Amino acid sequence: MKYSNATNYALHTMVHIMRQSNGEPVGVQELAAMQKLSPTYLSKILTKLTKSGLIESTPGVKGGYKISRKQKEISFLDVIKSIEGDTNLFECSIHHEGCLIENVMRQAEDNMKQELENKLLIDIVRMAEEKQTGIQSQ
Amino acid sequence: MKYSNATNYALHTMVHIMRQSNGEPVGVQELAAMQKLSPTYLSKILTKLTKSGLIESTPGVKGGYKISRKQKEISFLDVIKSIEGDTNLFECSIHHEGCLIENVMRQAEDNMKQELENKLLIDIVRMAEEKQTGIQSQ
DNA sequence: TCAATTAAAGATAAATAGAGTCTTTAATAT
DNA sequence: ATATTAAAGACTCTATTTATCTTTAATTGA
Ligand code: SF4
Ligand code: SF4
Repeated sequence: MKYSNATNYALHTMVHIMRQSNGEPVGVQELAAMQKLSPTYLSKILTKLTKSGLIESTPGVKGGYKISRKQKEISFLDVIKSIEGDTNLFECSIHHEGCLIENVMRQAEDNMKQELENKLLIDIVRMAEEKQTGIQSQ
Repeated sequence: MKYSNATNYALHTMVHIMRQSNGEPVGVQELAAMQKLSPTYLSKILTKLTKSGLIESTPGVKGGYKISRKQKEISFLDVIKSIEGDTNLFECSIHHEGCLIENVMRQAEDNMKQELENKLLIDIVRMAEEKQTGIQSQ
């Protein structure tokens, strides 16, 4: 059981788009080159992010992707759900009345998800920028 | 990303062995029949649990599996690690200095694992037995 | 209008992991 | 010795993940 690579790519892509803070959209070529991925593959990931409303795409010349308006609220969980889907890690097909095992597994998973929901992309973008500024100012 | 079915089987198997509280070992046939699995398949799961020290096996006539001596300390996490392995859900091959993304993912995962470590199998076995007693006493 | 650019969608293929079976080997009790 | 039981290995089947290639649709700007 692992997060897919796509989730990793999606998180890095989101951060990169957010740091590209001049309103210009970023093209898939640039985003793919940065992560050494094929543009067509990353394109599928970007399409998922677009459908989830986390980024907005414009086709055509000067088109590309930019972060959605709700930029300041996007959490890690939002990105993960967009790529991995919104299902539970532990699913039992039976669902007995008052099941104790599933309860425990769900509670634990919720703890992880809550942390992922509380962590916003914008926070780590800011931290990364501060760090960079710190280095530059020396 | 999902827990494997094997993890579900392992949890149920552990609970069943623990409830079989007369010191007799339980055979794989019984455990497999209960969950409608093939004995050879469940056998692989049981071997993993044995290698992790959660249960003890004895071959031969009247052999089978019984819970390990540290019965009262076995957590959900112990069982899950035995089946899924002890790796992280999110792994980045690069490991940049002061990586922010991996930090967040790890912290969230640790929250899940902590909950799974705090929940002991013996607790839910007791709860299940209390519930059954309640029903029988009516 | 037309050509260049860019995202979206679909078909397909390769690689990996998960689920499961079958057969052989080793250990144990009677 | 023989029956019984776990362990191990080879193997198959299926689903998912990763990835590529091709076609279609939308947009800009000359
Ligand atoms: S007890 Fe819970 S997890 Fe187990 S089979 Fe019933 S519903 Fe599923
Ligand atoms: S920033 Fe962290 S997660 Fe991203 S590539 Fe570097 S080490 Fe990996």
